[in-house]
Amino acid sequence: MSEMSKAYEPESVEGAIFASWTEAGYFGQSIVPGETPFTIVIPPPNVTGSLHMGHALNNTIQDVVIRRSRMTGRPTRWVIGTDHAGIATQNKVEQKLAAEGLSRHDVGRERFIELCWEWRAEHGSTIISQLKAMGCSCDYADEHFTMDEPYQRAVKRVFVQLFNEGLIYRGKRIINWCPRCTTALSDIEVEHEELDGHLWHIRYPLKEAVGGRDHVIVATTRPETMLGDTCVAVHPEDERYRDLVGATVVLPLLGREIPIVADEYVDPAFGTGAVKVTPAHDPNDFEIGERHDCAKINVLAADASITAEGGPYEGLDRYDARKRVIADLETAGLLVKVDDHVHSVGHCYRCHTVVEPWLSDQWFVDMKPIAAPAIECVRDGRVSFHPERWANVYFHWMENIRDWCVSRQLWWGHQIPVYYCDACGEMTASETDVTACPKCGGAVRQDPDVLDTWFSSALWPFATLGWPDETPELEYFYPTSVLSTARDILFLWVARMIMQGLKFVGDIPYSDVIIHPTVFNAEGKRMSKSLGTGVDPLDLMEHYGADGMRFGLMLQTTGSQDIKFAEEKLASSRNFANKIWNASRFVLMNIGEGYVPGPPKAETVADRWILSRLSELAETVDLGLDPDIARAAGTDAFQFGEVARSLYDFFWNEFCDWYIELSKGRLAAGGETALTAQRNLVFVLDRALRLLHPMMPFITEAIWRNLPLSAEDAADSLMIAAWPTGLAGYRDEDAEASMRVLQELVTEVRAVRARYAVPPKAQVSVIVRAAGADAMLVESQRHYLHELAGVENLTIDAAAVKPPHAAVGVAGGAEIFVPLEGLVDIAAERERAKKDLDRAATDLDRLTKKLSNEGFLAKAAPDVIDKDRAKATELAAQVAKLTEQIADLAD
RNA sequence: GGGCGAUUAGCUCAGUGGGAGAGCGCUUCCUUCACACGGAAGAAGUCACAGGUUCAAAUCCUGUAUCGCCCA
Repeated sequence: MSEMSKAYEPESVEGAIFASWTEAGYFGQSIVPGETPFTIVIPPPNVTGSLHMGHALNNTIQDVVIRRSRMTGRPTRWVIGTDHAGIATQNKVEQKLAAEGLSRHDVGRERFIELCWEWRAEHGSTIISQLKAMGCSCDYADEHFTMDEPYQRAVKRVFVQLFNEGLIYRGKRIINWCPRCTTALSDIEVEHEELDGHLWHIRYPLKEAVGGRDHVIVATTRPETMLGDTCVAVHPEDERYRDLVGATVVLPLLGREIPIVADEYVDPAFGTGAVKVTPAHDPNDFEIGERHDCAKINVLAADASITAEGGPYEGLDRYDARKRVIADLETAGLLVKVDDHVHSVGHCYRCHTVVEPWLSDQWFVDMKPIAAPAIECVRDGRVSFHPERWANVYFHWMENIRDWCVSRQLWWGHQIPVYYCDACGEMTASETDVTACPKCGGAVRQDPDVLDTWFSSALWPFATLGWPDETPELEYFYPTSVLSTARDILFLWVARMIMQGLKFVGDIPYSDVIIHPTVFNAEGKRMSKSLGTGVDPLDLMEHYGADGMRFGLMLQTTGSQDIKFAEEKLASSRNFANKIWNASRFVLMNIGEGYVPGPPKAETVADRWILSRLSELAETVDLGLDPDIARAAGTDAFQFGEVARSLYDFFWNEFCDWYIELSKGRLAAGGETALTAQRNLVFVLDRALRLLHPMMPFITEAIWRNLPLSAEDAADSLMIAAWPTGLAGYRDEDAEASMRVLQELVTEVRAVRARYAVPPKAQVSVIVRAAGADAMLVESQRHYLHELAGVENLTIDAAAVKPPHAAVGVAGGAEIFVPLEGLVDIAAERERAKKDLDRAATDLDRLTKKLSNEGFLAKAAPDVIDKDRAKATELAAQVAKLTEQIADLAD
C-alpha cells in the first residue's frame, strides 16, 4: 500500500468510505430468526433543526454502541427519522409568509399545512445528511417522520383509546399560554427564570369601614392583573384581618365590588398577608376562586393585550397596561410602596416569551394511572438509567406527576380526532373521519386544535416499527435496546415513551437509557446559535475530521453531567488519527510481496506483553460499551471516556512507542524472525482497528481494507467484520512485569543520554550491576536495549565496579553505570543521585512504618501486605545502592 | 425551600479505600529510516475547607464555602 500519504487526510477518505458502506447496503439490517437483535431508535431530531454539538455527541454515542453491536454479529437496527416539531415548523413557515406580508390566516389552514409539507420537503433532510457526514450507521432506507400517514394512524389509535378509557378529558383550566406562539404549553415546556422585579403594595378601599379601617393593602408582583381581581384573600387565622373577612372592597380603577375571603392558601408572612385574587390568571388564585365561588374574569386576550373586561385599558399590551395601571394608582394615591423583589417567571421553551397562566378549554391526559407501571419497571430493573442517579430524578417527577395538557392551538400537527355535533352536543372521538353525528345524524365539526408534538413522539419506539399493526418488525425489534439522550429530554420524552410503551404495546420501549452530558462552550455557557456561543460540528469535522471530532467528544464523555467543550481534545484526537495512520503505514510498508498471512506467535517477551495488553484493552472496551457485559461484571455500563482513553493509551503509548520500536530489529533480520514479527504486527493492528472502529469508523475502515488477513479474519468491510473475542488467554503477568523492568532500564539510559546531550546516533556503553533473576532478565533484553536506547556494549556483572567517569541510575533490582569519559559532571550526578535517594528513603520510611504497624498487619488484605513488603525490599536495596553511588561520586 | 452535580497540575479533565495521572500548554534536546499532527528527557499539585470513620482517605461519612443544573 505504497500510495498511503504521509499524513492522514480525512477529507479524501470519508466520502468514499461512506459511499461504499451505502452501496454495500450495510446500514439496513433485516430480521434474522433465532438471533437476538440490537435496536436503537434515534431521538428524532426536530425537522427544522441542524446539527449542533448535542446532536454530535448523542449520535456519536449511538453510533459507537450500534457499530460495536453490529460487529458482534447481532442483527442491528438504528431507526432514523425526524419529528414534525409543531411550534418550530409553524414558526418557520409563518416567517416565510411574513416576508411576503402574509399571515397563516390569509392563506387558510389547508394551504398552510401544504406549505409546511413543502417546507419539510425542502429543508427537512438537512440534519439527516449531517448525520451521514458524521459517519452514523443509521438505517437510512427506513426513514420515519412523525406526520407520516401510518404514524398518524398510531396517534389516532392512542388518542381514541385513552379517550374511551376516560384517560383523556377536556376541561377549562389554567394552562401556560405563550402569547407569541398563541398556543397552550405543558408544564414542562415552560422554563422558569429568576428575574428582578418589584412587589407593589396597593391600597384597596373598603366599601364600608370596618372597626375604623377603610382599606386593606395588598401586595402583588403583577399589578396589571388587578383588572381581573374578583376577591381579596387573607389567612383565616390572621388576627390582623379577622374582622375584615366578609367585608367588601371596591376595586380601584374599575370600581368592581369584590369580597374579602379567608383561605388557608394565603401565607400571612408574605407581603401584607392580604392577596388580590385573579382566578383567570393564576393557578393558585384559580383554586381560591373555586373554593369561594368567585367569578373568573379573563382580562387578557390571546396576544396578551387587555380585553374589554379591562375597561379603559382595553387593547393595551400587558406591559403597557402595567405602566398605566401603576401610574393611575399613583395618581389616585393608592400606591403605598414598591419593594424590589426577585421572582420566578416562566418562559416559552421555544421562543422564550414570558408565558401567561391563562384560563382556557384544553385537552388533558390523566397521567397517574399510566405512570404507575412506568415507575415500577424502573424500580424492578427492567429499565436502567446510566448514570444510575437519573433514576431518582425520574422517580421524583413520575411520583408527583400532574395531568398533561396535550392540546395546542396550532395548525401543523396531529389534529385532535374529536368531532362535535352542534345539534345535540355529542362529542365523538374516532380514528376514522366522522361526517355525521353518530347520535343524531347532524353535522359535525372536528376540534381545531392539534396535539402536542411530544404526544406523538412518545410513540416513536413502536410507531416506527409499524404499530398499531402487528408487524414482524415490531415483534422482532421491540423492545429496543438502548436510548441515548440529553437530560432535558428526560421528562418531555423518555418518561412518556416508557408510559406509552407499557400502555399500548404492553412492554418497555428499551432496557437501557443513557443520559449523556450537556455540551457547554469553553466558558461553561450554554451553546446558543442566537447568542453566538455555539460551535458548529461541521466546522469541527472540517478541521479535525469526522473521526477526530467523534473521538474528541468520546474522550470528554465521562459520568459528569456537563462537558465544558475542550477543542484541544479534538486536536489531539486528530493527531491520534494521524498516529494510527502512520503506524499502519509502517506495518504495511514492512510487509513484503510474498507475505503469507498466519496466526500470531507469542515468541518474545515483547510479543507476550503486547498480546496481554491487547487482551486487557478488549476487556475494557467490552465492559465500557456493552450493558450486558457490564451488568454481569457488576460495573457501570457506558464508560465512553474510559474506553476512548484506553484505546488511545494502548495504541500510542504501548503499540507505537514500544512494540513497533521493538519490532524494527526483527523486521530487519528477515526470514522466519521477520515473518513472525510481521504476523504479530498485523494481528495486533487488526484487532486494535476493530476495537477502534466504533469510535473512529472512517480511518479504521480505510486502513483495514489494506491489511493482508487470513481467510478467517477477512471480511468485505471492517464495519461488518467480527468483533474481537477470545483474547483472554493472552493475559500474561510475567511478561508485563518483565516489560516494566525493560521500560525502566531504557528510560534510565535515555535519561542519562539526555542529561549529557549524547548525540542521537552515538552508541553508549552500559554496565549493569545485577545478580540472579535480575541479571537474567537484563540479559534476555540485551538486544532491546540496543534498539531502544542505543546501548552498544552491555556488561552485566554482579560484581561490577563503577567506572570513575560514569553517570548512574537504578532500575528495578539493577544498577546502571554509563561511562562517559570527559562528559560527566560528578557534582551534578551526585546531586541528582541524592534527590533519588531522598525520594527512595522517604518512601521506604513510610513503608517501614506501615509494615511495623500491628493494626495494618492484622487487618489489611494479605496481598496488600505482600506487595508492600516486596516494595520495601526493593526500596531498601535502592537506598543502599544510591548511598554507595553517592559515596563513589565523592571522588 | 427540596434534590442532584462539580471543586485534583497553568487550562480541560480522569482516578471511588492501599504507590497523585492524562491531554493541551511550558522547559531542554532531536528533522534518525512510520509519523514534527512526530521522537526523547524534564519541571509542575496543601486532591476547596473543617471535622469524623478506618490499620490506611483524593476516594467513605458529616458539616461549611463557592459554582452549576433541576424541581417547587
